[in-house]
Amino acid sequence: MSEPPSPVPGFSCGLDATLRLISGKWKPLILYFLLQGPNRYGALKRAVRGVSDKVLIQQLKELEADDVVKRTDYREVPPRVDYALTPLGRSLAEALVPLCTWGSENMAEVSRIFAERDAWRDGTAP
Amino acid sequence: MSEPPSPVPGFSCGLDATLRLISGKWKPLILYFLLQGPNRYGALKRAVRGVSDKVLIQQLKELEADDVVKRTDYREVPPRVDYALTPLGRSLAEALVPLCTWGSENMAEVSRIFAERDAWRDGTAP
DNA sequence: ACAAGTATGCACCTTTTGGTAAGTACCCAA
DNA sequence: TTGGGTACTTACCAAAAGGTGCATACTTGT
Repeated sequence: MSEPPSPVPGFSCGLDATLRLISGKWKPLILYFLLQGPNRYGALKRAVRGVSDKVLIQQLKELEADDVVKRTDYREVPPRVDYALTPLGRSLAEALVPLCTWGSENMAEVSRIFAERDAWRDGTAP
Repeated sequence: MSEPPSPVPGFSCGLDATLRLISGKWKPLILYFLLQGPNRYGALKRAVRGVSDKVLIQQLKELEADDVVKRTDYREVPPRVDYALTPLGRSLAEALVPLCTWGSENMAEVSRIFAERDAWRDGTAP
């Protein structure tokens, strides 16, 4: 017996539950961006620098399936679609704000950390 | 010209910076757990259910290299080591609290979402 | 006529990530 | 002596995640 790995196939804690919803390289960024308003596909793509179409669409679909974002297709002739947060999504995105704030406040420190990481990689790397 | 993909090779925003530090399947959980105190390796391993030794150690090393956690090796005869948050780590972990709270508050909703996901997979899956 | 922009789909491939299983060095208890 | 606990390490592998490039269908600008 000892320790049943997970008695209920649920979450080990609230954080665990949240993480499963936002796991995906760009999801937190997408949510955070949607919080400030604009929402057309093209706008998102330009905002979240570095995503490929495939992945952006894919993550949007997952967020939509998870009831976090709402997709609206205006069925117009040059395609027009927009994405907005659902109420659930909005509250989730709001919970993300402190992380963003933290990042901004500690940007210098974090930059330093990454600079060291990279310096180390350039020197010791295979 | 048009759009320089990233003028400075830094972060697109605070959130972006934060995410790079906590990306890793178990890192947020580790930080959150360390916030409540105890910290021996074995304790961490038991707290973060499901991690393998390899990955736990690996993520702890990264967190240590990133100046987020502090490792203390007591150099005793049955090995004794513990992990604690640095001041930077503590502030980061605190920024994680709202996510945990959100998860707890919306646990029911999130469970439902995952139940649907799984139901769909069982029906439509390959 | 042709390029570009709109929002996606799809096939294919590489990278990243994480997991498993085994081993190390040492001690204590049965 | 065998077994268990401590804190790791290493080699090998499978799966997931993400990226690239091409295609669609229609319009507007040059």
